[in-house]
Amino acid sequence: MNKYIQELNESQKAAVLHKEGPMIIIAGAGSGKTRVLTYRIAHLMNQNIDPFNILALTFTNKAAREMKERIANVVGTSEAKNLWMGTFHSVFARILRSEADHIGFPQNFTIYDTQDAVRLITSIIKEMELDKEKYKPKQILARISSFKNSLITVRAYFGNPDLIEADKMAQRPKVGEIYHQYVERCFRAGAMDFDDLLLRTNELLTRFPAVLSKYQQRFKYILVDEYQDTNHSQYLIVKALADRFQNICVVGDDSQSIYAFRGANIQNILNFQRDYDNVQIFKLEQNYRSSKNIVQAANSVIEKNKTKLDKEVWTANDEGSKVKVKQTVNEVTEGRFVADSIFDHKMNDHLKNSDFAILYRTNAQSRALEDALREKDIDYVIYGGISFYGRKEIKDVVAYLRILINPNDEEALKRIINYPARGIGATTIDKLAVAANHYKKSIFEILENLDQYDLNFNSGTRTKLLNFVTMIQHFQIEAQTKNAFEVAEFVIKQVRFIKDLEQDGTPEGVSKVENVQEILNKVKNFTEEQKEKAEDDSLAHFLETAALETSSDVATKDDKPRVSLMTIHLAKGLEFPYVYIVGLEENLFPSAMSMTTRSELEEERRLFYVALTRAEKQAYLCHAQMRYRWGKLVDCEPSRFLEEIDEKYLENLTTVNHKPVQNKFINEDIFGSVPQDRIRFKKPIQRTPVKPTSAPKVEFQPPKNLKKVVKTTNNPINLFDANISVGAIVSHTKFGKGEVLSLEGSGANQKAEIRFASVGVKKLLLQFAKLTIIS
DNA sequence: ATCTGCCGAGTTTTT
DNA sequence: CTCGGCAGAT
Repeated sequence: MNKYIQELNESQKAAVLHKEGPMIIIAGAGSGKTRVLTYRIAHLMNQNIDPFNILALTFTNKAAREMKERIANVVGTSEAKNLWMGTFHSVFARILRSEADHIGFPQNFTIYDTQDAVRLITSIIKEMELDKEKYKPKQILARISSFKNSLITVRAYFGNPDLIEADKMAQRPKVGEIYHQYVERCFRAGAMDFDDLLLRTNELLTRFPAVLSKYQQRFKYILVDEYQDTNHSQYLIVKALADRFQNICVVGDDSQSIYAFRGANIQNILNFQRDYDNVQIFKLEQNYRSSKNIVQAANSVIEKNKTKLDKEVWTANDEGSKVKVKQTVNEVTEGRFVADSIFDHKMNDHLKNSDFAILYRTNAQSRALEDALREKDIDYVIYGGISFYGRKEIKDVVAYLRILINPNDEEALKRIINYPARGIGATTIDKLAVAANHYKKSIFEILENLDQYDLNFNSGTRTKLLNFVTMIQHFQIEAQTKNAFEVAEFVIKQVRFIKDLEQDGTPEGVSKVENVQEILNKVKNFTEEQKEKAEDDSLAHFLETAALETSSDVATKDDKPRVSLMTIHLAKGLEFPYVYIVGLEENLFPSAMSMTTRSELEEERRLFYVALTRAEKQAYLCHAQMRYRWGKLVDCEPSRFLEEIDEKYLENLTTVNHKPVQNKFINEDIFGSVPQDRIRFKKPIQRTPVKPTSAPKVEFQPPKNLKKVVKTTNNPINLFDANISVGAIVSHTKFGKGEVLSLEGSGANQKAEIRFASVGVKKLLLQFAKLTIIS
């Protein structure tokens, strides 16, 4: 028996050793799923199965890389090299490249990111002269995306009266037409969006039996990680490929399905046993990651979900300390609490920054945390958020590179045809776009043969356009002899990107220059690494990698240990000794957008479960009494998830009864001094009481009189919850002076009836009204 | 054609 | 608060 097998428990071992046929591994959080997957692959290879015949689909590129490394440790680097491992999107993008001609795409097709897709939809809506209030590009794209993920093609859409009817009812009868246009335009541009990578793969495998057969033959063993987060399109691809040999191994945890919003179908994992014959089921239920308190606290929450598979996660680990709950006044104090707590743990327990993670529901929450960490000089790294490739200056550089590879790429062309400014304005571009549509060509094709079309350009415009084309063609010729890095460098120099940015001299300009230099570095590193590995180092491949880079893939420049900040979605699959989950408030987590249906709420609950189970030793759950959202101060109620945790696993750090704050993290830092700004909390400013209404019954009820202590800003005055009383004279930014006639409601719902001299009596929600008190 | 500045709108999560 | 869109001036 091989050595690595001995490291496994009985159920893990069974899952690793099982050889042929369909199998599902239900892997509870922290149950050694990755270990099983890597050892299973290594074991297959030790059984003389050619790595060339193994396909492993992971959720992130990072997961793929790490797993590959671990496998290489067992079987050797050269052996592991032939394994095909990656995300659905990157694996099938590569397959599509080599098979592109079957479905009429150029080999160097572009991958449109979400921004490109939205822009394209926007122009289509404009061209069709539709009301963009009714047809919101983002929503339309979301709808198209859901069609694609369910394999509803344009033709299928028009053959389905229910869908057409639904869009009519939603006052959007033209959705089908937009969809049609969108697909057309992508096709003409030689571009695929993220969903196309899966949809077109399905097309390829369905329409071309020989191709299907080729890949079935090749991928004799297929493994799919995070199966609970696959969508219908992915499901069908897997099913098609596995059909021949039925050696399909899926791994997942229904309790951690958190991507329904992008089409993930939890039914895929729930129904796996029905989809394949003679399915072997393996359950990994022992958690090796977390303390008893954490595991049981998490279990007590997830129990509230109705839709789930039968499994019982347990651990033999120590009891550990209880999950700590902390209430703070606002997001600033929340950040400070976290930073102070991390600081203390580091000092007392000799820990590194990398032992800590801060998890939140939305990216926007990171700012307050960053500020607090910086104040304490704690190094951190943010995952996700606005990605490097999402920045304007980077998109501009990349657009030039994209055009070289695929000149039909319309979105890239539109970005750069007049950047830097070369006198080609909106009217000119519109004319070109209209002509392109009319002749069913790409804009670049029109430009290349400008003389053949009668477009009424004056000679100045014509010259500018011809110069542009010549420039691009010149770049293309250079690209034939230069490697990716040299091309990028050449283009940036020619276009005088950096000079342009340097001229503006602002700090933003400086950072943009740095970013442009950074993209050059990236191309350089890519070229060198690929060359080392004797793999594809073309510019086209670089662009593909860039387009499919996941937000969790970002690497930091140095190897300083850093506190990790990320959304919970990105934290899936990761683990940290100390985890802070912040913003546990109603309408934030669970999100206000996901509280209408039971299934949405269950997904939020799974998300919370994921968050909690990231922690090994200690979890902190933080919530604030109020925070700025949309630039406005709003009252926050503690999240229902806090109440759902069985109390016996919790310790409340929040001081009640108005006693001075006792928690050591709050009250004293290690130097024994109490920062000034925190002393203020002990002397809350009294405010005239608003007419009490029945407060909702909540555990962790905040001590109300702490409110309104911290003024984070003094510009827009929101009177909500402030000193307003009947009879007061106020001034409104729009309506002018008025008198308060009556008040009703409280908190976020407090309304005032005000008589204005200009417009008469109005009822205003104080939360939003821009009022100042005059007397 | 381009630049500036204002207004208004919208912010969940991501390949 | 932060983008994006648009109107108006140059």
